[in-house]
Amino acid sequence: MVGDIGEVQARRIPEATVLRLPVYQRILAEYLRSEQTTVSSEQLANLARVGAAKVRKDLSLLGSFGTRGTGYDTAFLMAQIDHALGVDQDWPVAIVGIGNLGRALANSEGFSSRGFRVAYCFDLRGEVVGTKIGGVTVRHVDELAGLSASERPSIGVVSTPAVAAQEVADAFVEIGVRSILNFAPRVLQVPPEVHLRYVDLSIELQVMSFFESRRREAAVTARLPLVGAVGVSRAPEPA
Amino acid sequence: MVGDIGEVQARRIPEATVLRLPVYQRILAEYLRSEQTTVSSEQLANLARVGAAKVRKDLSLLGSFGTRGTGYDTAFLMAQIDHALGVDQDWPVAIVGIGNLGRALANSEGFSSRGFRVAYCFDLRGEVVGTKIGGVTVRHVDELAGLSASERPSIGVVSTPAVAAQEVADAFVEIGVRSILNFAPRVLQVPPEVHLRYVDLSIELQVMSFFESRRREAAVTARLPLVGAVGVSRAPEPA
DNA sequence: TCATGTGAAAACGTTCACAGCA
DNA sequence: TGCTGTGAACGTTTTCACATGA
Repeated sequence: MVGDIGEVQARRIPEATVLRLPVYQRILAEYLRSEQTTVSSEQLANLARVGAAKVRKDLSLLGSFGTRGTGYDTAFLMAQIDHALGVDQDWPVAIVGIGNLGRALANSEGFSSRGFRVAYCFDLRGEVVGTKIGGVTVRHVDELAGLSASERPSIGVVSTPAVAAQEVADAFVEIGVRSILNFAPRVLQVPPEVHLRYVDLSIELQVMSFFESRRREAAVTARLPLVGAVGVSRAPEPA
Repeated sequence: MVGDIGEVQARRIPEATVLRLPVYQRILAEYLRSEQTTVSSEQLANLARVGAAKVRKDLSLLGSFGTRGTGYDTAFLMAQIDHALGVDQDWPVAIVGIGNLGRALANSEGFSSRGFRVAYCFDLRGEVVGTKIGGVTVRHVDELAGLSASERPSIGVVSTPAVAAQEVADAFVEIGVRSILNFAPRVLQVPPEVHLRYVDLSIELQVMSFFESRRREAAVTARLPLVGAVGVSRAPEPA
């Protein structure tokens, strides 16, 4: 009954799934490169480090693209995910802050492959403004505020030092950018309708740290019973 | 029958909470800088863009550190979160791949502030090996495999081009690193006990893209009833 | 009085187990 | 036969609402 034609599916995709889709995408790209035309939920699951059922649930939310007994068509599935993510549309990106990080981002393979386009690069240092980076000329950051609605980038990337980040975010908001990716280690204040994501080493390291120390503790408590001292009687963790 | 005798803490911290803690941490740092000694769950909630109840739940999992009617002591709460995350321990980090990205990571403010330490930098290009970066001399990547157990970094960072990423991950695993942060746009295969996180622009942009296109669709469907005809009739965007 | 801390309820996401189909 | 697609069970996370205590 779902099976209508032009009708758009409109099944709601949970955020948790959205966060996994790019990973599947990347795996599919790998399979495509090795000319494997078909892929199973279990293969995807192994590489994505999740359960096979989860993969099937995720993909079934986009539609029924698999073939029972066979798996999914690699290229077709990729196209479907691209579509679900909206990656088949044009998303001009502006990068503010062309230091090491900004340069890495602008040259990144994240752009070359898909529908993303480095539309603008901004900085404020005289020795950087005017230089070219991957075909785009770096402009002075003051010009950001002068962009008209038709020139407005869809996504704004902040890769400045922390002290400048809020100012840049304000400028993005001012010209109507509603998706901001912040690589600077600073909390930003933007209106509620603006989509904001933090990406940085400091956050990631802290998360890693938590799991590492949990592991340390586990190792300690798992060792205790072997000692036979004070108390406890914990079964040895079965690897 | 988890029984438990162990006494102290042992309240389980859900992963969802762990992912938010570094954000609270960052907000607290900001308040500390402005010498605000006390902070409420609502203040934290506003800046972290989550509900106040969620903040209180999260923090109450670490213990009862607040003062009713007043809020939390900024510095004390920071210390508690640091402890819960394990950030008050020593976590030597190795960075492999000293291009623009690696350089940005090594110099990043993520290290300066907390217990993380750039213990090693590796690359394979002659013009990079031997140079110093933030006090650490870049070594040839071949030396990575020669690190002894006592020299082993806790966290391995992969910031090479995609083609080299798997090889580097293998080397990390080989010497016993069990937490890998991958900034290269490539899916890595590592044993299940290794903690692996992907951080990269390509993934983030795809996620952003999804939310932007969802917004586009919402805008269209929300406008349709108002339009009543084929054409448009766009309300002036209220800045 | 004001903001925390927390049970209990609701929402959400994951896993299971198997029916359905190539 | 083999693998997808999916209801139903389960587990986790969020939200609510208010008792608690400074």
